[in-house]
Amino acid sequence: MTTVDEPARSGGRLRDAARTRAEILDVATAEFARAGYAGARVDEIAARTRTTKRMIYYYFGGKEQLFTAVLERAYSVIRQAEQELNVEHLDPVAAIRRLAELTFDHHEAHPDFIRLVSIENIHEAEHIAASEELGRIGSPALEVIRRILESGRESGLFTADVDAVDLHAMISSFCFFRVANRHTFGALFGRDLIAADQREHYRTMLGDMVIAYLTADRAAD
Amino acid sequence: MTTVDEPARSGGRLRDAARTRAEILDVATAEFARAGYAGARVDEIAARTRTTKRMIYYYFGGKEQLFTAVLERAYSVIRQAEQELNVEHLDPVAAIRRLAELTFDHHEAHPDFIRLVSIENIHEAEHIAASEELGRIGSPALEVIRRILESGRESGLFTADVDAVDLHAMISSFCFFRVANRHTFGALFGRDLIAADQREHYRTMLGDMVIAYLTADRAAD
DNA sequence: CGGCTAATTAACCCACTGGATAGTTAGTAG
DNA sequence: CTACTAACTATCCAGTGGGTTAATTAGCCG
Repeated sequence: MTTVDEPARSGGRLRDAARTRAEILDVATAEFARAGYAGARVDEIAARTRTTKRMIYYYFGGKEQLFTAVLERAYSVIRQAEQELNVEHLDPVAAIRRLAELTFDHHEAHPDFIRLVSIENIHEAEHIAASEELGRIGSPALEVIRRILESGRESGLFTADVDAVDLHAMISSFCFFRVANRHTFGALFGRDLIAADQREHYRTMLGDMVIAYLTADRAAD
Repeated sequence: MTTVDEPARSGGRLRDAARTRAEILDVATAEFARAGYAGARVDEIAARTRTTKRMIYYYFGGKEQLFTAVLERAYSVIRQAEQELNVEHLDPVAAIRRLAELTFDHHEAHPDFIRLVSIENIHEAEHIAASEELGRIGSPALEVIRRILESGRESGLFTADVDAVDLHAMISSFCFFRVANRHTFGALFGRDLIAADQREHYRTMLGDMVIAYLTADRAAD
């Protein structure tokens, strides 16, 4: 994330387009994640920035495009993390576990991202659909999963012929739910899925689940 | 759901508090699910009703309380479905699968409910927290899961000592994600998780996953 | 059938909000 | 040093949206 954290206006240029843009994005990310698309206030975003509201329209055009830009940046972060994934040297079981844990960690570390995705789903992914950038990314993780599944199947470790996208969905569901629904789940079942002392428990549970699924012998499939 | 579907004003009373209330709730459910809390318009809800906006304030007090009422009713529906669950006669493996499928079916059949839960999580479950009704419900499914796990463990079918709430979270994640994130997932990975011809595939996948997890032999746990 | 109240309607209010207009200045190219 | 443009500020505005005030009527009870 190109988070802006320089001491305000000391040293750098006073008029720095890139920094102003980045600062708006930072604040907008937080504001949209906090209140949803309609609930977010452009005035509020401007107020929390060193700039004025006019600059938001100057750089992004409007609220809608600003949200799209926020989404684009948020997705680029996870793409980056996935690209740094290196599991080629591991055996398939360990590799899948590693990949699942990366997703687990990233989701936990970026609750704002999760909220943005939830919000975007409420709006039926219309901003993603409108963004060319987001349209053609896919996920680097998918290729990795595909390769691991391949080698796992060849070596006979993985019994089932599982699709990479499906497995990605399975892993994501667990990680996403834990972060996205922690509030209602906590309120209804009295359990904090994000509690620090439960972290390892759920991280292990995810890996166990995925590995069990991949290595189980299913009668008919 | 106490959905109002009588032909408008023919036959019944003109002034029917219960029906007016129910009608407002029906429309409000759709409107909140469509646009999120902040995005939903009280005027719009009123317009789609046979009543006026004033009635919403008359019966519910305000937008916030209306949303809470919508949530309360939505949750009561799933509670009901869970209560009708009868798996006592099945063996643990079949029973768990049955329960998972019930969750799967219910989530798929009630996308508006899923959206409301997503929305409520954006708002950190503040409405659930404020509602006494929702505070003390829990989930009938939990007791069922607890019993199945117990008997599965006793009979030696289930290897691991799995917690009921955790298992509920696992099942819910998959079902919830599939419905809630179908738009972003579809836009990014080009796969419609809700496509009718994939339904059985994912329903089976869920059961396989849960059973595999419960019956896998894990080295250390 | 008279009267009382719950249910309902119509019209209004004003703070807020996304967006626009117009004018100002820092930085830089020549 | 000048002039030009990108970056920026100050202020306003029209429509919206949650909420309200006040007047009206259906339906029931005695």
